[in-house]
Amino acid sequence: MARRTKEEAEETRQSILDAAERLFHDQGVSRTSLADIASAAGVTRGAIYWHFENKVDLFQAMLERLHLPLEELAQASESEDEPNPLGQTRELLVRLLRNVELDAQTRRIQEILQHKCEYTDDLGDLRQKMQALHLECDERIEKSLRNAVSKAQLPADLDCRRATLCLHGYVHGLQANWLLAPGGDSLAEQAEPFVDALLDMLRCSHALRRR
Amino acid sequence: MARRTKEEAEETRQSILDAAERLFHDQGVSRTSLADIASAAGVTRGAIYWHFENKVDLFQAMLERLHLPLEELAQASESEDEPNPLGQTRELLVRLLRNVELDAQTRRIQEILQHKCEYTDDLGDLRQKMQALHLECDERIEKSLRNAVSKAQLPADLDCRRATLCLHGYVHGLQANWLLAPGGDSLAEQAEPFVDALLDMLRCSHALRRR
DNA sequence: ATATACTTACATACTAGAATGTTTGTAAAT
DNA sequence: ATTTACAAACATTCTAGTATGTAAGTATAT
Repeated sequence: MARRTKEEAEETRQSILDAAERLFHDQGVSRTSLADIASAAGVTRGAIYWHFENKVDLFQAMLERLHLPLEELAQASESEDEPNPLGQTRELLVRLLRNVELDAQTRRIQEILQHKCEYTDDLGDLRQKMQALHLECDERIEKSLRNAVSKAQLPADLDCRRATLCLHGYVHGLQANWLLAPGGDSLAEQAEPFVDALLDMLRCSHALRRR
Repeated sequence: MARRTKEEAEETRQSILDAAERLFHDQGVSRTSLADIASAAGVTRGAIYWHFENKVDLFQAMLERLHLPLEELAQASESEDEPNPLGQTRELLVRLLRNVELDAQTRRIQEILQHKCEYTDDLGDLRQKMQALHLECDERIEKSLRNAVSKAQLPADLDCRRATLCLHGYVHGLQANWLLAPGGDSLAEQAEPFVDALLDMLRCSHALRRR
């Protein structure tokens, strides 16, 4: 085939990533061959090997398209200058819950990460990356909570570490459970009460206080 | 090789399942071949094909070895004759959290289910089974909560459906997060305060009340 | 402006390995 | 004698990776 312009090449690359995302979602990563992806993207495997080193590289490139537009909110809740950190946290969590259901790409990629791939060495350092992301997430939550405590929005004797694990587990679990059965109760519609219930827990439960 | 007695054959079957469980855990399901399993079990593929139809059948048989010894507790919390259903629920949840960390087989199989297999058609009806289990779990939780409400252990105007989703998500999320990074904070040690915080939420949060 | 040289963006063809499923063989238990 | 519980050998299908081909884009010199 004839050579394409740079823009056309970028379109090809994106269509490969689109096809990979769809097929990984539908068939699972390990069962999807590069030939499948090429075929679905309307190219040959040659095109894939031009744009990507191999399947792992393609997989990682696909994941990197998942941008986190919620970074501002997260930063706000951690910032000491923010007068209402807990409010920012609340807003962030609500959007996180809604996003999984409402944003198609977030939904597809989360579905792939949770049910359509294996966290083994043959997917590169995926496991380590996910763990690192998880730990980083923990740290940011804890920082936000400490910030809220210092602003007297949460009890002074809150066990922030324990509360962090609760919050993280709660949100992740709600997302994961919804992803397993997306046809069930809407997560997006109840996002606010779900988050408010959690914040009530942080404010009220003595099981999350020190001593 | 010579024919074995029935007991020896059963031992062979179990050693195949043991090897499968270990290899699935270590390498992931799709990357583990029947030859790998046979080799690790000290037999040939012939033995596997004698005891199991194929890889899917073997996988399902492996899963079925995960017995739930917590059934009594679950039933107690649902029983109208039980004077303290919420206490039973509390005990059940605490043990569920502890089990993931402390029971080696539970841990291995949960790890396989969460990070080492793909929920696609090539693993049979795994996805449907997991969904069915999930829905059944929801129903039992809701039944237990309604039971606790009727015994005045929880507020009369608790939105039991919403509370069910919270409880289920919370527990699942704590398990899932710990499984992703088993080296982190112990789940078993904090199981009680984790559960107590949840129950406080059910008792106190107005975001879980109707209207 | 155009000819030339080089690079890009793929397609095609080939190779080798791995995994599955099946068939056949076999020695001992029943 | 027959069935059982495997082992061993075979056939087939996928799949990744690589090597090579090629037409068109692009830069450069003239």
